[in-house]
Amino acid sequence: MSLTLGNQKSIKTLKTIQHEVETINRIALSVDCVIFGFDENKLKVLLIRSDLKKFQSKWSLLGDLIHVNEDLDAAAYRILRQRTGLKDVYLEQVETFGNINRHPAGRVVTVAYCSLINIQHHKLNIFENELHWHDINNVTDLAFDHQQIFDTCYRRLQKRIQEHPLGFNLLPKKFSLRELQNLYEAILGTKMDRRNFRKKFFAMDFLIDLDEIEQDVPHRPGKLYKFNYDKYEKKKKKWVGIDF
Amino acid sequence: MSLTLGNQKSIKTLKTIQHEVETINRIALSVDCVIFGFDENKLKVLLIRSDLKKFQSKWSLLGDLIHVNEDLDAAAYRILRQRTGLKDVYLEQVETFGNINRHPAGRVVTVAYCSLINIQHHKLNIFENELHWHDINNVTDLAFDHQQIFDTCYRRLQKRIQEHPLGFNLLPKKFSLRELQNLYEAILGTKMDRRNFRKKFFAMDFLIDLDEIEQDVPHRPGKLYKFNYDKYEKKKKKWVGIDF
DNA sequence: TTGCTTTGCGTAAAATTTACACACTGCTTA
DNA sequence: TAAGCAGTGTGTAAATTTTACGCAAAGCAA
Repeated sequence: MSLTLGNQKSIKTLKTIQHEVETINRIALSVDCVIFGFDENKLKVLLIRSDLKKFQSKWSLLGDLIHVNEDLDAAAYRILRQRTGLKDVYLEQVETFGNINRHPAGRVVTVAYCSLINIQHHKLNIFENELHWHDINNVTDLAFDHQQIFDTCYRRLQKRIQEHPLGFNLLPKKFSLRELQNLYEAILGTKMDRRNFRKKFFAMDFLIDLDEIEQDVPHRPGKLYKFNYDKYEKKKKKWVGIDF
Repeated sequence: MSLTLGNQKSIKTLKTIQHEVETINRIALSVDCVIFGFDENKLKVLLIRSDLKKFQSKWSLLGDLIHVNEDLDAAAYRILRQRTGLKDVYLEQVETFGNINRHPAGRVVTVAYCSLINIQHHKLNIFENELHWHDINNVTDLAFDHQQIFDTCYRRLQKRIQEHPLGFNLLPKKFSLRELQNLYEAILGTKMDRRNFRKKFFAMDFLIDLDEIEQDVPHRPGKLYKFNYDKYEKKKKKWVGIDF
């Protein structure tokens, strides 16, 4: 097998590339945010009613075009800020979707970002903006290819939350172990043994006992904890172990 | 905290979007491939001498601009084919890099893809194309932001190979357990116990004993195996387990 | 034939995960 | 005010998985 095929011609001068970059090969680029929240023991995702006639009755992710002179991550933060007013939140790039006909307005390649926010921190005027927190188990038939994007981000979240302390971004700063377990059960769609869950987290030793207890619960209140990010950063395990 | 900020104005009509897509917000998009190979018990990456004066003495990843009417994945396969002549190889999108000044020719956002190929399958005329297989531990100071892209892809490979049977793409179809272990040790940069490694893989039960033995080795030859992809697809585990 | 290297197959101890029990606290209400 | 209820807090024993090694046998080289 030979490598020469097509190789020489694919080496270009700076001038050629500049020409291509400036004229013929330009594509619109967007960011779409999958914004997860947690409320009433349910994992939610923030959707907006599509403003395009073609998808009139459908919900879609929050997105916008990237500006030409804007860093990719900066665009994601801008869009999240514009849509929710939030800064300083967890935001992570997930995947880029670039099928030719994915957008009715023409060729638009979109970079999906995933965000986890504490739903208590923004009781926002949802309805007048046609925004809605959807139960994760009830998200179907989104506009564009947003269903595929959402599914990808949700699977990624399920995976990442088991290996990294992302979940705490969805909880209040002070939380009970029960709330933490409800969060994991909601995201992973499973039930776990309460005693083993507790044992697991205590063994990791990243929870700080605040010596406070829950208020206004109709039963024995549980202790409140916060996550020790500093300790986590120092001690986090290096992943070694073959398993599939 | 309010959501109204900037929200209304960010809702656009199809016409507005079409205008933006067609004119003002267009950006050049490229694909860069991090092509891994395995040879002489070393993990290698395929690099090309940069053709741009600015990076004259530096090595860079293999990449090219995406065409306007070309699916993203299709572009990645095209570029891989143009550079190596290979089709039907493992290819996976890793991450998109979009800092404003990452490319000297102007604004170019690049989507990084990772490829694993069997280095035996293409003894290609490397030198005349200024291509070179670099030892993974000797990759520094690449052109553009390619060092960052490479590092990201390498870390991703290290993670993925532990959870999915990707490694077999780097080996011959028939391989010995020793070769398999050498591969894992090279990628993960660790030493493993030979007996436990063997036990681990036999327990997974995805290896097919070919009843053949190695040839031309200067010691007792080992048995040869191939990977049972069908069985893997049926039995692969669903990942549940909190650990960080 | 001997020595060398590497394969192939064990087993015992250590660590982790799983399954499950029971007392206690605080609220509710009869 | 006492009994019932719901959920918290703490174990412990069994099962499973991981780790750390030992040793015989195969094939090559001298």
